[in-house]
Amino acid sequence: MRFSSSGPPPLLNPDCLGLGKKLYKTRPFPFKLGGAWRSEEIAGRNFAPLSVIPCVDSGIHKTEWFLKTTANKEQRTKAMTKIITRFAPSPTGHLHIGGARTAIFCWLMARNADGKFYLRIEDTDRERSLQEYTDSILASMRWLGLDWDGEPIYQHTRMDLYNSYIDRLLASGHAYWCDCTPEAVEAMREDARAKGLKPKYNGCCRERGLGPGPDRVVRFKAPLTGQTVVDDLVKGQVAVDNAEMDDMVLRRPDNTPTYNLAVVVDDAEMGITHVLRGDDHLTNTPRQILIYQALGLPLPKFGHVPMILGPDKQKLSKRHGAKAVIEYEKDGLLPEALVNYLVRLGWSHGDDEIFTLRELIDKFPQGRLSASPSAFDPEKLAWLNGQHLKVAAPDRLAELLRPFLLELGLTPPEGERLAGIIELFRDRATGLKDMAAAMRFMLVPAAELHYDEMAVDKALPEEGRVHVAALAEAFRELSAFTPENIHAAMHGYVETGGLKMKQVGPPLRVALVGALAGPGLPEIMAWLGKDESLARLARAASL
RNA sequence: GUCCCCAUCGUCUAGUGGACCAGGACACUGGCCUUUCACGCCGGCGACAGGGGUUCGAAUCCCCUUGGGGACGCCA
Repeated sequence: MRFSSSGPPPLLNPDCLGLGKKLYKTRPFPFKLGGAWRSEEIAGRNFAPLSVIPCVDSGIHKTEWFLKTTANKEQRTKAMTKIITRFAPSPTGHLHIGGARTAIFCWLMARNADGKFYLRIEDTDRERSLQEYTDSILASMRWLGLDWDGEPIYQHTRMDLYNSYIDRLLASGHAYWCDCTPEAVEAMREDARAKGLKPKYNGCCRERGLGPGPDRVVRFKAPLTGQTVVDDLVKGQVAVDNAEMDDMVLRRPDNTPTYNLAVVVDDAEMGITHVLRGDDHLTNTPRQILIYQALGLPLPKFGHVPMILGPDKQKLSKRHGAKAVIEYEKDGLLPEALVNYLVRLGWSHGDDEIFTLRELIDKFPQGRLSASPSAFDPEKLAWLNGQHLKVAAPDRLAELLRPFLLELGLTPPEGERLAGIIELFRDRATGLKDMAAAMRFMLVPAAELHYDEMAVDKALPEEGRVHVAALAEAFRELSAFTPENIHAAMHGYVETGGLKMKQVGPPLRVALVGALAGPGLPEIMAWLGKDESLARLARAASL
């Protein structure tokens, strides 16, 4: 690098360089010259300071993953430590889309790196944990295609493990017994709140040297001074004063551990390398780090992804059209569409919108995770589902559609017939449920076809009936009832009669469909077959 | 109240100090295609929250303000 001949360039103010956020890279400057500066001087001003600034990076996609995408396969495998992630739901409800998204992120991360993805059921609260919810969550995971390694781990089976760690903390002086009643602690919080301070336990039992006893809890002896820093993969460095944290309860009087303790023990025992979770856990993380340190355990990497908000930017709830995963399944969404949508909420790969599962696995590390919360948009989800519907394998689509037809009391056609009707409807549907509903008129016999009154009034006047009757004769003559022949017959009728298709099409459509919308007429008729088509035309004539 | 996080079209986002009077997608909207509804294609509308600073140059780096979200449990 060359510097200005009139002296060293003025250094940029390091405060302006934002070390926590961006990876600076030096590159040739396509600069424009202004004033008296020459290119070298300008380049010098920019290159020199930047090149001595350490490249600090917060992005999940930039540090080790950057290495991964640039190194060749062999280097990659060597350079990479095995990635082990987990999803740890609490079985107090069905799997919702927020949880599903963090699960997907964890899964993608592990599958991309050929690592492990574990499932842990956080059911230390036996009162609120229900087996049916565990079953439901696992079912939703399977439906989404998120396979996990090994058997799910249930926290309620590991009480002895947690207690052994708590005993270690007690023995090393990092924890102590406390006999304050919940009411007394609540009073302390009220007191602090009244003084404008952070509500917390006041630590009155810290130095009392109490031993075990009924109704006593074990508390963590948190440092009173200093800071704890979370080096977050998504948020960058987040520092919290230790004075902000209070002496959390680790063990309840009934000998069960609390959340923060159990999480640390399990993540350490399971060898988790990357903890990705919702950013509502961000303030829990410094507490957990303190426990890791007290226990002398190595820290995993943390990444806190922003929560999903409703379209009004308020907390997501049912009223926003956000439902449990299981409900989307019932609505006829394709799992790959839900996954695609959820991943794109907070993650991007350039301008790409549509991804297969395979593409997501391959591209996930090359994309970017957003640090800001995003709003849930049911309309875009519907669009995306339509896109995936267009490219889904026909056999699979047939399998998926069948139950939706049965639910509507319709008899699903078999084999080629089913494949044929799906071809007619897949491009115009946004979901399996509405696709099945749209097919109804195709699947009922002429006698049971429902004619929409408004459509009949509008498109089947006397003149229209004449056309329908004439066309019926023309169709009867056809030997091969193919879309091409039917199409030709229609056009032949229009041309010889000196008519417009607008005069003929709508009456014919109402006669065949009972309504004014739907797939192409020749295709509908060919699928229906000559007999059924003519039966419908005959019935329409008698309306 | 205290602490933490976040901030580009209505929404999801691209954007790594010069290629940006800001690109793509959903939605909305005009047109084409078509018997119809969709699909598809072509076009339009539409944003860097505000104010300071750093810099020759800021959507981008720093600070403040404002706004939004989260956490503060013997829930997870």
